[in-house]
Amino acid sequence: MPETPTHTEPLETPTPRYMQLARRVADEIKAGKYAPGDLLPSEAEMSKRYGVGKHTVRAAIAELRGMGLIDVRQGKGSIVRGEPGPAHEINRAISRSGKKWKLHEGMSEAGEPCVTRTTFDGLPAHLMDMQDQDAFSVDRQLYAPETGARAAHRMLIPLSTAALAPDLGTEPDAPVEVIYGRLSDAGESLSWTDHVTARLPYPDERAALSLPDGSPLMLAYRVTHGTDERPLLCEELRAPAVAHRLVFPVWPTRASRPRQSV
Amino acid sequence: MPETPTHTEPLETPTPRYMQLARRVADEIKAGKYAPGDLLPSEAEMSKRYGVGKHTVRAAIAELRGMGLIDVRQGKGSIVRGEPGPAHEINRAISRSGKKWKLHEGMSEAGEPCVTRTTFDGLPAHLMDMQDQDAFSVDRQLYAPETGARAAHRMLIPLSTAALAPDLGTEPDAPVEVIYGRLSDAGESLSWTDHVTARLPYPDERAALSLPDGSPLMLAYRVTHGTDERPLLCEELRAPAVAHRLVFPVWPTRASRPRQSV
DNA sequence: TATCATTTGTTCGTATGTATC
DNA sequence: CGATACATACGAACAAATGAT
Repeated sequence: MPETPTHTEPLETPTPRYMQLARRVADEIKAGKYAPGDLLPSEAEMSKRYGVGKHTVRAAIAELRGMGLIDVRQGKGSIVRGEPGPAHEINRAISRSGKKWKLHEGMSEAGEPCVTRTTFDGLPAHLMDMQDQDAFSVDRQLYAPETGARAAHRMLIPLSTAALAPDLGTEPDAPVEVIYGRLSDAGESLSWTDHVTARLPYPDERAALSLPDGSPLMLAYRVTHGTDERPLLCEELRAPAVAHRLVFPVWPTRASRPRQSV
Repeated sequence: MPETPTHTEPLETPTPRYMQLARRVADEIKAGKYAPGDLLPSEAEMSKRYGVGKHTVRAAIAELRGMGLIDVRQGKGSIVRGEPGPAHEINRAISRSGKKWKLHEGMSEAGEPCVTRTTFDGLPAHLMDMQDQDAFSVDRQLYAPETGARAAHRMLIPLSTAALAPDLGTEPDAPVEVIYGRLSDAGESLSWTDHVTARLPYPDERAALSLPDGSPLMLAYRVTHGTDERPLLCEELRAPAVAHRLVFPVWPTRASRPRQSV
């Protein structure tokens, strides 16, 4: 960048103070100055100690919270998180024994599945190339008993897929493994593709999944393909990102088989 | 704007105004009130229109940015994002043809790999059970030509693995496919497991990957297993979450084979 | 090239509400 | 109940980026 200014040194826009403070405290946490479970100094204390305003301290704290380094609770303080190790795993593997499919998510259902009718929209519509087509939507609330974490699962069954097996339309809220089984019984040779992204939650998602604010949400879209790679189903999993990991076994494909970009 | 009633609101803390505003604008965007590429009303305009302070408007805008609905640029305004469809795909598949391995990331290397010596730490150490063991670290900068997005790739080669094949230690910065090839040539039967999580970036990551702030970062840790499921390598991929997706082909395993929880 | 209005980014101050202990 | 700490909200000022004049 051949900028040649007069006499000052504007090469770098100065790092904001809240960012400097966030980096400093982040380094201290990673260096072990605070043990997991410890409380950081209060906002007022930091404001006084570093000579910055309360607002600046809050901006820095918000950064640390998003990085997953601390967990902030009103009336108590900022609690330093433990190692990223013991986090909860959400296993995305699929296995079959004989004619039965099996999942390994490691989460339980909370309450009854809720079946509604919708039309394809957004990313699922794009992945399946089914814009505005009709579908059953089966919504489930999941939770992890060990951590108390919640997640949301939605299965979208296009009406064209429901027509492949009589039970699909009459019992769309059957367990996911059963849905897979009915499709393979109908002669479909199944394969799957997962698409993973992340974003901050919408307000209703934050409430439904009781997410601490500032923490991202992981979204996994699983497309079930049948014979000829025809898309049959789309599942959507929304899970908290902080202290959680999605786990995928990756098997090499024999032939060079570039999954086409949509 | 439906003002929250004050006479009776039992057991519920009232929704903050910035949240109400964020939800409202988010609904308007999703309902199509603003076309992709349009600018939202300015902060001052919103502040006047909805009768809230500028700070409240900014908090709402920050929410929308994290949701991936808008892209905010200083001096210009808040630009409504397009559909989540044409986002960039990062394909995590591995394929083999004969004795050669192949990846499908769809990103190019920017500059030379940087080789350093480190010790295992954090999540990689936990996944491989190699706390404090020595390793080569090979760092690469990746970029996607179409979108200009950047990502970071790091391969950790434990010294114990480097000892398995003479070339590994002398040429740790060989392409990833070549590393795989040398391990399988050494008699290892390879398999992989990916662990995906997300968080907000650290300040240095934000600078290195030129991330718009408030947008999360996806982290994918790929562990290469050899014969007897012994961990051999750990790769770490850091990629922006907004407008990007990690894509995994999921193949059913024949035997019920629950990847053990660590 | 330089200036200017607009718009967002950062930082301060102050006040009040609410959760925790 | 009170003290402490975080959450929300208002106002004000200046800095920095953008786009047009």
